[in-house]
Amino acid sequence: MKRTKRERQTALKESINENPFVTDEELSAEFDVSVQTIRLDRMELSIPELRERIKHVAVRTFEDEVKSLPIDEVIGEIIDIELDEKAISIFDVKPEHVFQRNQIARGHHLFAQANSLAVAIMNEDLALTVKSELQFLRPVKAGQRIVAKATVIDRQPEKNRAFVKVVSTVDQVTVFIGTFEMYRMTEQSEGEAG
Amino acid sequence: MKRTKRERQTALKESINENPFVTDEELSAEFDVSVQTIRLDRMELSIPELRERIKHVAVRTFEDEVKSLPIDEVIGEIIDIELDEKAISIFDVKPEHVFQRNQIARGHHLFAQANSLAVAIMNEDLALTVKSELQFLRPVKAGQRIVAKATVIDRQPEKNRAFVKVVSTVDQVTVFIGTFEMYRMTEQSEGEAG
DNA sequence: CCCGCTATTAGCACTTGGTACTAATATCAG
DNA sequence: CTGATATTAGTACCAAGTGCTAATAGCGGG
Repeated sequence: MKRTKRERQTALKESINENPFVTDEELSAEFDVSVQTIRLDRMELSIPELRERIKHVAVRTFEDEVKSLPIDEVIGEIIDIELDEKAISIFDVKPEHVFQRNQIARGHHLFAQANSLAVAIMNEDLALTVKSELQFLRPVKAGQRIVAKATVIDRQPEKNRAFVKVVSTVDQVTVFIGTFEMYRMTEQSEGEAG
Repeated sequence: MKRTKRERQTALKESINENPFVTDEELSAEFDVSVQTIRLDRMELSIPELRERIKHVAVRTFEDEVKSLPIDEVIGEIIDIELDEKAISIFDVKPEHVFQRNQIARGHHLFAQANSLAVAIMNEDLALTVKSELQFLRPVKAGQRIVAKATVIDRQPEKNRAFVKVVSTVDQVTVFIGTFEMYRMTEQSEGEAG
């Protein structure tokens, strides 16, 4: 026997959250109350009906699928670029980018933003990373916005190489520094993997 | 006027595939036939009804989400691990991991595999990357399997530091080498971001 | 021109998982 | 005991179907 209405509604919310595919009837059995009570509860909590819940999940997926491909091409959003000179991108850290335990952004996302900016700054169709040195200076948490600034610091055209330095900040505080040795592909595919 | 039944059914299949959220009524308008005809078509093509279609999309997401969290937690699949000593993971490069133009894997995926392996090898709940040096030696293409081997090469317990070297190979050929300076978090959250 | 065949359309009963609403009953507090 | 709140019951109705039967349309052959 569940006690109060409040308790039941809290549990109900959780239960539906955990499994949006549950019907009112199943819930009524779970909480040992009538279907009508479940419905009243859902109304008070403004939880939509089963089919609407499923639809929302489905729509979300569907949109995610459509969106995720282009987003993957450049990690973060480039807001300014001067080819072969400098470039800036921003990246908003969301819950899916952090470790569950401590909410700290996983390193590869910082790297990904910096590396794709380094690729983008190269005034060439195909640029690959050859070497890289990274410093993770401060943890970044979900909700923060990372601003990455890339600068070409050296050019070696005869060797098809360029050196790019990327400094990432959150609220003007430097959180990451990376240097990238980039290779300009001409017609071959030798050199590296990134 | 659409011509044959065959043509209509082909178009129908495509239309539903593109937008699973369409009702029979909307389809009947689109193809200028009766709702019943649409239903007969769906039966012949064994296309389930709207609500079932939506459910499938939703279930897929849901399962993906449940799966993707652990998957995201470690990039690649760990196949062997001796904490504080060495670890091995594999990562299958899929089309979504490569540049469209040249099919070469983007650097941050190689980094992500190596970095998460370095995090995993640390015999501690919370480990963060402080510094890193990377060499991308050869391009990796879609369809290839990257085997990453991580080894702890130095320990500095007094400074909460450990140094991990990761060598990634494809068919026994080294494609990537990375060294990671790792920080063991005790109770603070200072140090870095990955 | 009618026969046979497929394709299409129509109509009805029924299903799920609800909403919206009304009304009765239970429970508990003052 | 009275009132307020909570719960249950019951009805009509809806969307988007399934399942089934039956009527009709169109066309090709003989």
